[in-house]
This record gives sequence, structure tokens and C-alpha cells, in this order.
Amino acid sequence: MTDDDFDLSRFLPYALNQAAEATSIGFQKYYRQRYGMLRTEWRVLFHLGRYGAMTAKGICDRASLHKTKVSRAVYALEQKRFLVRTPQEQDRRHETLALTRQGQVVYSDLFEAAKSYDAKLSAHFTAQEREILNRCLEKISKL
Amino acid sequence: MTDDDFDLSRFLPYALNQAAEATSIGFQKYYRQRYGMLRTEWRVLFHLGRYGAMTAKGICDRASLHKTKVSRAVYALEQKRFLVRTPQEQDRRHETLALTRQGQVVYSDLFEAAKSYDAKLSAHFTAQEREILNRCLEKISKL
DNA sequence: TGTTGTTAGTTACAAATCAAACTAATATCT
DNA sequence: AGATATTAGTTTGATTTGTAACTAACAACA
Repeated sequence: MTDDDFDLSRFLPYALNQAAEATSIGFQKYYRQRYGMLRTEWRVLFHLGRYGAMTAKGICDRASLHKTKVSRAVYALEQKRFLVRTPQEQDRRHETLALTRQGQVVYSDLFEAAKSYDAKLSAHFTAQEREILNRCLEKISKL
Repeated sequence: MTDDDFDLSRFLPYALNQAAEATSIGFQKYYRQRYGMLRTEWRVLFHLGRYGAMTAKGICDRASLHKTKVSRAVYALEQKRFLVRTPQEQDRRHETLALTRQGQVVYSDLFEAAKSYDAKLSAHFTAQEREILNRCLEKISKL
């Protein structure tokens, strides 16, 4: 490869970051404007809504998020009355997090918004492109 | 699409962000450990090294970076003696940014590191996947 | 039982980011 | 020329993030 072939737009860390930023900005307005949520809060909410009640540690592991970030997001969502904590009987270090009814409603709303936002993005790609894109991103995330 | 088909790993803003994070972390050590640089500093340096001297505004536009971020990165790179500013004669609001010799050396080093890091990542993909991935990311960034 | 280690989650402080206000230089319009 | 608007870039203060130290609950083992 000569130097001329390698510019920033083909450097994966850069290209991925640019693309991630571009799509994030568009989706932010749903959770930010409507519910005053931060990105980590939206993720925690999504995890609970999509995969059911679980512990903060569970979210950390599934989402590759640091525990301090999750801790703060959980606190914020609790303040908003979107979730409740229940310490586990057999081990009081663990607390089960579960969405409140209100949290469920918000989740449903954001879930629909996410689906249609994603559909809007997908419209720019062929089925093959979309499939390969998914596969590549998944592979990269697991490196 | 049923709900079961739509989980976080297929939601583009999420999947892109996870992938971007994963690749960024691996590349950070090059500019962070060796040169104490931040991500924006690395980007500014790369722009100047790859595309030649230009103004801060030019970098903002090309890299879609906010001017405050660039301003601080330029200051940091100046402190490290990696670049110099020269106010333009005909319009003293503009200052041309150019790498110093030392900056060039650092750029070359990081450029090589980037190329080989990218090659290492690319090894996980077929030529077709890599091509489509590039195309998709480029499209998304321009939305 | 007591000591040591581990784990879930929080807190505190430093570093980084964002938005908005600001300065200085130039352009425009009367 | 003089008033107003733009533009490049910086500074400031509030918000957000990252790192490391911390607490509390439990486990393991002498």
C-alpha cells in the first residue's frame, strides 16, 4: 500500500468514530430532548427493557460499560422514577434493577424511535451491505 | 420486523459506537503512551501531516470537529513543539498551522503505526467485507 | 473465630467536553 | 467614514467522564 491510498477515511478507528458520531447525533434528540437522558442512561434503560430485570454488574458486562458510568446512570434513572432497585435476599451486595411502569412506557417509546431511526438509516444500504456491515461491526466489537 | 429481531447489537448507533470504542482503545496507546497526546491532538497532527499546512478552521471542516476542541489541541501540540502558527498577511484572523520537523517525525511514526494497526484489523475481513465496510462508513458519515 | 481476599456498587477528585460568551480582524452597507 | 454583521479563534463555567480509592457484604481458609 502506498501512502496515497491510506487516508483518514479508511483508517478504521477514525472512520468508525466518524460514523458513530454521525448516527448518534441524530438519535440523541429522542432521549435527550424528550426525557433529558444521557447516552449511558438510554443504554441502561434499553438493556432493562429489552432483556429484563438484571443487576448493574450484568449491564456492565453485557454493554461493556464501566461500573461508575452505570452507577451514575442508574442513579439518574432512579431519580426520574424510571427504575427501582431491590437488594437481593441471598446476597445483599447485588441489587436487581427493574423498570417501573413509567420506565416501561419510556422504553417502548424509545424502542419504537430506535427501530424507525434504524430503518431510516438502513434505507441507504442494500440488504447485502447491511448484512455485511452488521457482521463486521460485531466482529470488531469482540476483538 | 418483530421485536425479537431488533436488539442492541443491530442498532447502528450502538453497534458503531461499540466498534469504534473497541478499535480506539487499541490505537490509543500509540499516541497516548509515546507522546502523551489526546485523540483530538492526534487527529489534528494527522491532518497537517497528511494534507499539508492549513488553518484551524480548515481542520474543523475536514474533520467535523468543533473549533474549541481544535483550538485546545492546537495549543497542546504547540506546547509540545509539534507545530507552529503563522498569522496570514492578508487576513490576520487566519493562522496557518504547520508541523515542525519534530512534528513531522512524530507524524511519520504514528502514520506507520496507524497503517499497521489498520492492517491488523483488516486481516479479520475478506477484501469484499473490507470494501463494503469502508463504503458504508463513508456513506453514514456524510448523512 | 479471625484474617485475608474478592465482589458489587459508590464516592471523590482530576481530566475532558460542551455550549455560550467573548475578542479581534475583516466585510458590508448606508 | 461610521454602524452593523461575520468570521477565526479563545476563554469561561457547567456538565460529563475517567481513575482510583473507598465501603459493605460475602467467601475461603487457617
